[in-house]
Amino acid sequence: MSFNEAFKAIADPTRRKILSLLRKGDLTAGEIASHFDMQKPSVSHHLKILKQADLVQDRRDGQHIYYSLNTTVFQDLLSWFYDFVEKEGKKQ
Amino acid sequence: MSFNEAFKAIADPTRRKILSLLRKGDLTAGEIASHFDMQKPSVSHHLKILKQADLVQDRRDGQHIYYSLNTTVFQDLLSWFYDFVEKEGKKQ
DNA sequence: TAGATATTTAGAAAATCATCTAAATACCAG
DNA sequence: CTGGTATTTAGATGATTTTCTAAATATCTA
Repeated sequence: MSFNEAFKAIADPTRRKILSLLRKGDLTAGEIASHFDMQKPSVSHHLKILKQADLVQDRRDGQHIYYSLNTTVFQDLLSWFYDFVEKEGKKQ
Repeated sequence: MSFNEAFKAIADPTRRKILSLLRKGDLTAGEIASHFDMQKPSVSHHLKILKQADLVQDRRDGQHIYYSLNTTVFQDLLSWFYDFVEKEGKKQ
């Protein structure tokens, strides 16, 4: 069900940058927001979309909310692309 | 430059279905349109977006215009996803 | 409990996108 | 050249998306 949601989530450059940031380690919402020229509520909105697409997970630690990558959906998306590249010419 | 364009192109389910259809072989614009509950100009619009993203190529053959996959951009997209799955835990 | 910090939710405005109909372009056959 | 088929372009409309500000919620510390 979240296959389409994931593709839509990844279509936005801000969200792709968030995912790239999280590749180096978990970050709080505030730390993520500090990388963008954008108000915090806007970044929060992007995080919500990534979460709904199951591309990230969040956990609260006191006042902070930490975000981390969830790579299981990436596996599915990777497979989708792999089929185009791999099965080239095989017509099946 | 067309990296972002490609992600946006792929975000739409109609366009992903077009790409899947083309995996089995080249098709004319009309053949592609026949798979959708949508007017031909709408499908033509989707084809234009896929073409601008370099995900498909077109060639005219008489009255028909044939569309075919261009897998080189898929390679780039595949790599992007691969980095998330592969380098998991390596933090670099 | 009161004040400070971190984050999200709500609601509005502007931009972008998907779709439609009507018209234009390109090519073929007679 | 004329009529027919294939496809795209133009322009409009409604839906979705991104961003903003203001307000709400959650947690910490004194």
